[in-house]
Amino acid sequence: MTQDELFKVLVAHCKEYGFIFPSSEIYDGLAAVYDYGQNGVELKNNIKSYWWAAMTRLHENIVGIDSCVFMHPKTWVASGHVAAFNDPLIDNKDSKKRYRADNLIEDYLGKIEEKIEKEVAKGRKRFGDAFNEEQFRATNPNVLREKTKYDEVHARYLEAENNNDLKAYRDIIMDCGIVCPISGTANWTDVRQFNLMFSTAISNTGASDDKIYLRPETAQGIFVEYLNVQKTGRMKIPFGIAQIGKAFRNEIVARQFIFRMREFEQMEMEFFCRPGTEMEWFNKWKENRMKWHVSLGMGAGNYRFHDHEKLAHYANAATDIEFNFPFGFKELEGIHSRTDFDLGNHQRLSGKKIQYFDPETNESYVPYCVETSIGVDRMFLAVLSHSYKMEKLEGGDSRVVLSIPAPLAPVKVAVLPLVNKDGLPEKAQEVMNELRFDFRCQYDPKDSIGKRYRRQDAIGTPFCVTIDNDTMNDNSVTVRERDTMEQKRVPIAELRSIIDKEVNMNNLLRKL
RNA sequence: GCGGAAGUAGCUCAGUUGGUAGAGCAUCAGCCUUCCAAGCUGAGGGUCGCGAGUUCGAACCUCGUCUUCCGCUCCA
Repeated sequence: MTQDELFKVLVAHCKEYGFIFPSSEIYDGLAAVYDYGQNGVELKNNIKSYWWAAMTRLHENIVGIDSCVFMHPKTWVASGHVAAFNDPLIDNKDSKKRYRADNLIEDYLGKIEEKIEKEVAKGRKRFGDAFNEEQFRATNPNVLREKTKYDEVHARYLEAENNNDLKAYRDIIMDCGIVCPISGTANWTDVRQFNLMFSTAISNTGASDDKIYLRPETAQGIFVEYLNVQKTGRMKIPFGIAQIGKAFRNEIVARQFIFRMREFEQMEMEFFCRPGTEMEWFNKWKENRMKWHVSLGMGAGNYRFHDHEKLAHYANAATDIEFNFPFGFKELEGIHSRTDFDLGNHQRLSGKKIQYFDPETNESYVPYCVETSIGVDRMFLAVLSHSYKMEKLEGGDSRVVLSIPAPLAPVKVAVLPLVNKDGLPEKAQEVMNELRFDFRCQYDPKDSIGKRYRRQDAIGTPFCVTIDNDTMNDNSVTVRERDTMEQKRVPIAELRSIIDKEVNMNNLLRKL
């Protein structure tokens, strides 16, 4: 099976076994929006618990918050999202290629500059030592012609940019005869605005200044609450604030199942430190986060770092932890050194002093920040795609098994009466009633025992406990293990500790 | 958003030149009782993605539309 086919089969499996459904499917679905089903929500919650525990319980100096999706509009001015993510886009109808309208015009202006430089170079060659560049630029008719053209277009461009005038962008492109580099034609669509942020209005007056955005990242909630947490929690630098929550991005193209959704969930931690120490923390968190991933036992070789060469507007260092998804190594988590960009901008725009007095250095400063940011849904996909296996068994049989790391599995144990008589179902219920306080259990009396094992394999249940006639006499049961399919006879009294040893998340946490 | 392909039961699919919608698995009820899927009996479930058009008649032909997959484009 190719990776591509595997991915399709995985998507089908997710639906068939209640992990992930396309949103609003009875109405034909909603593009790039997915719902988590009865098993999916358990796995997702377990992923979140493991992260939350690793961050907040294992680090005395990291606390959590839960901030809102709605935030003051100025937040997104401070963060740079308003300026950076309002792209005017235009399509060429012949080549079907899409461009940023402002980039096309800038390229065009760049070419005029090149022409001017060529003229100047010519003059330099011609006049040699006697060449006076200033005078040449001021008097050469070719240079002047190009310069006039440049100034005219540049002025129009600046005006269009200032007014965010989409029609003006297009007029410039048409007037200047700017063509598509691929098709060579000027058969352009209108310029359209693509804002990565969703917006809504918070009051019912409909006035445009009531517009608020759905947060495109949870991080800003942390920055905006920085002062409150630092003061009320008596936090001393270095310290961190963690948050899990929904974020929304109006992706132009959202594809690849839950890898890129318009509504998604992030687990972010912002670690505040003294300026100058950020690279040290950046490296520590790189190491720490990789350890967290590898602790799940999905193979260290399936992860790699990908350092960013081109840095975002806020970062002075950035790396991705990439996972080997069915469609290749792709970003799973980002670790960024965000400097004092965010807190500094919030300080500036809010007029509130966001500074930390460091008793060790007797200095006040805006803390620097190292961020770890992982997508819950991507983590979910990583776990599921790695766990999905089609196995050939002896005798030509096959099975589909999800080898989900046991602490993350949606159901920990299935309790199965071998037959539906002789008091076995009642006994099974009794066992269930004991185990259910520690583990998520499932009771299944229907169909042959083999079929029931396969059903549990398909949702990744680590243990099946079978009640048979001997159980009625000696209180022992058969425990069948998911991955090895091995069975052993154990007393009911020992069940709890046997299962707990494998599924308890604390065992993973201890390794961190 | 553009181009290509696809959409029939929960899943995988069949459905002849246009003539009242099928199978296997799954589900449910009952019987059977057996430690690695497919024993027996019965039942439920689809206005064939949606909307128009052509036709006496459309799952099938035409157009539109929605969704999904692949490629392009974008991705703090």
